[in-house]
Amino acid sequence: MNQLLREQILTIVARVPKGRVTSYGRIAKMTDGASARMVGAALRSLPDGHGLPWQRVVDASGRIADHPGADRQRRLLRDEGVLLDSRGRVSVDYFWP
DNA sequence: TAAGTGACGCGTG
DNA sequence: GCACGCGCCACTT
Repeated sequence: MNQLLREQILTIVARVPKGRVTSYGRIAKMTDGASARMVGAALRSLPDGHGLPWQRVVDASGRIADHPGADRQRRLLRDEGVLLDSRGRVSVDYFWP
């Protein structure tokens, strides 16, 4: 993984306000050439205790991406006030920016 | 070296 | 809304 892009990705994730979410694709567009998949790859490789609000990253339609930590992600979002609908989706109103 | 594999996005039907 | 195909690109086999 390109080190510069990885740094940009993590920096952007760190800026997402509590109680808001953003998407892989939006983060990718804010970087200098990363793709949505690369954003996912960067988050996947994060070690435990990194402190980044990785749970605030969802897919373009507000769904929690299918990954090993999805359950934990849903709980963390709920705990910080992000409500999920009956189908486990975040309303577009929560999207940041 | 080639082929498979994703924490995705988007256009089509 | 759902299923498919394709682009994306670093990493693994």
